[in-house]
Parts: sequence; C-alpha cells; structure tokens
Amino acid sequence: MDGGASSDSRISPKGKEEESNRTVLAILVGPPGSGKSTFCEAVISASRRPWVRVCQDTIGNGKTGTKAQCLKGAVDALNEGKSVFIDRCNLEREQRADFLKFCGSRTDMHAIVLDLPAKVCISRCVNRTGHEGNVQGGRAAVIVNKMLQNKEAPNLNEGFSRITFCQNDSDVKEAIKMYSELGPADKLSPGEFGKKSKKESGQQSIMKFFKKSAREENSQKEKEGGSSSGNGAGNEFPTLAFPSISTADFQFDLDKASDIIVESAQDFLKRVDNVRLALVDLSDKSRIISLVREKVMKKGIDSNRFITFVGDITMLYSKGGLRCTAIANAANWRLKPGGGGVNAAIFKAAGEALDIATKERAETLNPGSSVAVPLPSTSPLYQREGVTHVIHVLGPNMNPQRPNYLQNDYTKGCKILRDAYSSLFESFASVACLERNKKPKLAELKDKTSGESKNKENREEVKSRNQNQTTTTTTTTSGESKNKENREEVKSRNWGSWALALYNTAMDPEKYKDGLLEIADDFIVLNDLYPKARKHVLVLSRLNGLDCLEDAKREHLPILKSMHSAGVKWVKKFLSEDPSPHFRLGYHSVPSMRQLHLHVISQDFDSPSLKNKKHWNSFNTAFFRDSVDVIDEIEEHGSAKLSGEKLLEMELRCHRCKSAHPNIPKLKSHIAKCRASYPPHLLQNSRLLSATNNDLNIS
DNA sequence: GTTCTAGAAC
DNA sequence: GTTCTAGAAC
Repeated sequence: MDGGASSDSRISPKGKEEESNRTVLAILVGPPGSGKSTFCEAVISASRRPWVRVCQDTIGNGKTGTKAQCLKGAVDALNEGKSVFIDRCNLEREQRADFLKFCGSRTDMHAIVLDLPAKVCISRCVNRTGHEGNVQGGRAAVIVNKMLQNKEAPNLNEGFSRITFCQNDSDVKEAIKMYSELGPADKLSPGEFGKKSKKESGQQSIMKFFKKSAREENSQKEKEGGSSSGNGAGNEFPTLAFPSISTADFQFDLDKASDIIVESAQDFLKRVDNVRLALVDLSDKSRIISLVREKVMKKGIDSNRFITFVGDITMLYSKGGLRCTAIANAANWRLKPGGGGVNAAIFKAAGEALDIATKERAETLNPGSSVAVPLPSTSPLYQREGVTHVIHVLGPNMNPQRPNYLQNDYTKGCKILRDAYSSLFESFASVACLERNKKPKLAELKDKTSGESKNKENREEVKSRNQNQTTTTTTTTSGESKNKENREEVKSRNWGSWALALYNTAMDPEKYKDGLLEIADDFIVLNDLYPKARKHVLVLSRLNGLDCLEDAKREHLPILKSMHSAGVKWVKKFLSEDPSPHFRLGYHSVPSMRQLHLHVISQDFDSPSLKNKKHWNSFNTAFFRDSVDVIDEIEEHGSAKLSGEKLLEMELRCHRCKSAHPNIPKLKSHIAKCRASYPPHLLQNSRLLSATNNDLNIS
C-alpha cells in the first residue's frame, strides 16, 4: 500500500469558537460484507465525539429501511450537533449525492471507502446470513459481484472534503483508529488518502492469486530452461473460449450483442488479472467477430487478454493451438445434448461423460445464468484439448420459433444477456482459481507460442500423460471395454497396514464380534468407527478377493444385492426409531480401506468425524456410487462406473441446495439448517431412503 | 482411514 | 492471534 490511510491527519482547530462545533458526515462506501457496520461500531464505542450511525438495514424497525429515512436520521443528528455515519452501500455516485446536500458551513463531508477483496466480502456474507435469505453461497457472490460492477469510487468533486480508501484490514484498522481519536474539536485534513495507484479493483485477493501463480509458472519455466516471456505471455493464462451467446439460433441483435460482449469482458478483465477470454466463431466471415474486434480495438482492450478466434470450439488446441481451460457452451434450458450448433458439437465432442457430469450439477438452466461442469479426465475434450470445464450458459431468446421468446423486448433481452456473460465469467473465474490451486498439469506442457502447426509431440504428451493418470487413479467412464488394458497394473494394490482393518474383520469376524451389529454368511454389518453422520454403518462383504468396487463383476451380483437389502433393512430399523433422517446406500469409487464395503449413511452429516473436504466430497459427489446404480450398471455392462479422486478436491457444496461454501466449518453450519429439497437426481430410483419412501414397505 | 502439524488464510 | 487446510507418517 502506498501508506495513504495512515498518513495523519488531525489538524488542531484554528479558531476554537467557530470550528469546534463542526460536525462530520461520513459516508461509508462498500459492498455487503465489507465491514461498514463494524467500522461504525468500533469508532462509536471508542470515540469522545458524539456519533450517530444511520443504517438503512435497521432504520426501518424490522422492515427494510429507505434512503429517505436515512436522510431524515442524518438531518436530525446533525441538528443535534452530532456527527453521522451513513451505513449503507453507497457504491454509486448517484446514491451518495443526496447526502452530500448537507455539505455546508457546519458539516464536513467525508467518504470512507471499504474496498476490500470481493472474495472476503462474499465469505463474510455467507458467514453472516449462514442459511436462509438469498444472500448465501453462490448467490452472495452474484450479489456482491453485481454491486461491485456498478461501483464508482467517490471523488472529491462530488463534494467530499476528505476521502479515505481502505484496501485491506490493516488500512481499515488504521482508519478506525484515526476516526476514534477524533475529538469533538478535531478536524481531519482534507484530501484523498490511501487511494490505490492504478487500477482499482475489489478482487485484490484473486488478482494477487493469479499474479502469484503466473510468477511461479514463469520461474518454473526459467528453471526448465524455457524461453523467457515475450509476446506469448498471454498463452500462460487460464483461458475461457466462448461462442457468441444468443446471436445464432436466438437471433439477438448483433450490434447490441457485440456491445455487451465487449463491455462485460472489459469489466471482467479489469477485475481479474491473468486470465484470458477468447470469443470463438466458426467462420472468418462472422459478423459478430468483426463487430467485436472493432469495438475491442476502440476501447483499447489488451489484445493478450481478449482475443477473437476463428475455429471449431471443440478443437481449439488440436486444430488451432489455442489452449483453453474452459469452454462455454451455448446451452438449452434443459441442458440436453443435441439440437444443433455449438451445443450439439460440444456434447458430441465431450462424450457421454459430459452429459452425466452435467446432470449431477443441474437439471435446468435459467436465461442469464450459467453452470460450470468439470469434465472427467476420460472425456476426449479433456484428453485431446486440455479443457477441464464446460460452462453451460443460457442467453435470452429473440426467436419467435423458440420457447421463451422475448417479443423483441431488448430492455429485458440486454439485461439477460449481460447477466449471462457476467455469470459465465464469474463461473470461469472460480474454475480458473480451482485449476490453479491444483498442481499445474496441462500447464506443464512446454508449448512455444500460438502457431497453427501445433506439433504432434505435444499432443502425444497429453495423451500419454492422461493414460498414465488413468492407470494410477483408476478413472473410467463407460463400462468394461475401457479399462481392460489397465487392469493388470491396477490389480496389484498396495494397502497400508491401517487399510486392512475391515479386511481382517471380514476374514475373522468371530474375533471382533463384540463390535459388530450383525454377522451373516456373506456379509457383516458394523458401525463405522469414524461415522460421518448420526447414523453411519458399513455392510462389509465377507468374500476374500473382493477388495473394492472396481473388482465387482457380474458374478458378484448376488452378494451386492444381499448387501444392499441388508443395508435397507438397517435403514428401516433406524427409521423406526427416528423417522426424520434420509439415508443413502453406496460405495466409494476408490476406497481407502480394503474389502468391499457398502456405506449406509444418514444425510444429516452431523458428526465431529466429518472434518475435511475429502470426507465431504466422498459422500457428496459422483465419487459416491449409489448401490442401486452400481447393481444396475453391473447387470447391464458387467462393471460399475467409477469416478476419479479428482472429485474429492471439488469445491464444497451443500448436498441439498447446492450452494457453495468456503470451508468445512461454514459448510457444516449451513447444512445444519438447510431444508431445501434434495436434487431431483437423488429423488429417483430410491437413491434416497426415508420414512415416507414407498419402496421401503415393499422390499 | 486418522493424527499431527506447518504454514497459509483469515 | 486464531482458524483452517493439506501433506506426511502411521
């Protein structure tokens, strides 16, 4: 920081009489979660000067307050000779203007800008509301980000005599100290303090993060003896390739659309560093591409960070040498493959895996929103193109032949299209953040620069790397054919001694019988030693050699079925004691403990043993394979689908409402309260068992 | 699978 | 300073 906020500041009053009665009206400027109320409270409790906090959230006595009420509150306090904090977001100039009318001989106008990283504000919002209301998880992010999009930093020419900018907690602390020490007769020196040098941004931590990653990558490159920098620098950035949304089938006006693309992109790139956007179109005669190019040029957007690209969005790397972290899909609202255009092409190129992964994420999509779907490493798009995520996005429809036609209402249409792009870019930012967190895999590829003649060796490299991955992590997709070659290698597993506890129990149950709930001929039921929910038991196969789900084949169907019905029996027993919980029965794709075991687990996940991301994701991503599906798949294909351990690294999402949470404690406090209905996928095929579940009465 | 702990993030 | 994560050892 350039030391600003600290640079004090107090000027002792010149002529005591005239100056000592001066009041201060300080307008706090910052999004939800930036700490405005905390700021006010800290100053008020420590200050010798009489302050009044005028807060729009509380002024309405339970109802949402209005700006008018705030204005009146401020006038009253100032008339009583008190100084005032205006505690509302005040991010836009217009919002602040009315308060500045008080600027007069007796009142000094101050702005205090809490320009903290958006990420920090979002996580505080999540924490604060925790549960109900709309400001939680992903929504908090959307709301805060949206507000920040329109923010206008206060300027002295609005009528402020002093503006204090705070970019981090220590700036805030100093500002609090400064205002706290402001006695009734003191005056703070006028001017701007603590303003950031160049770009202003609420995304500091994300920017820092990307900068750091880029540095690391560069230094690694140097170590490898690679070329230093040059014009290709942009090639290192995580890149989002996206088609123009709504302008093909949905017939959105091209001129308007190109404005929105350029403005949204510029906005995004301003806030997030070291990422790149690429607008892609199939044809070099594309009108949208030329319009966008023109506007990008006019606006002077960095050509390393925003590019237009002519080519097939499903073959950007293999055919065009353009490496993209994520590609956007102009999806339909049902998120179904097919149809035509980009949607059909992407689903086709990504294979069945994308369809499955999409279904796990969402059933439908609203216009103006997006959903990021991680691509399984088996998808051709991942292997061949290095794409880790497909982000489905749905724009407005201006085509009368298609559903949800907007009847030429471009006010609505433009808004939805803007929302669509901003949602798309936000999704990409979190994807890029996630990918960066992992050890760079594809980034290891030493490609020189762009060049259309992307050499074959590189592609071979990608391929072999991914093959290696499949052998070590036992990731598979569709059925038996896939992993035949790998099987021998995978077969010899190294189980640590700690991983044999279940195996030993299964082989010699009598020895451990005190701790067991049930011993049958082919299975054992026992409480999980470290339950991850209030009810969590294991149905353990007794068959030697059946180590894990990967080993389960058609010949094991009888035992799988008998384990399943044992599980259901125990669920019934638990429900007869307490009918409230829901249960799932399933296997981990890659278990830590040897000997096939079926988890029977209540969906409260209320347990001190549930401590980390891996715990959560092992029960709440596709890593957890429902017993019913496993049986179906083995009956049909001879083996069950397995998911890779990559899923265990995914961001934390509520298993009911699917909101995202920054860490385990916050997730846990959320799920303790979330009563949203379960995702539709779980409500089918008896994947979720409860007291009201009819299937329980029959089987 | 857990525990322990360094150090990152807050 | 405290909270949280993630990697190593078992």
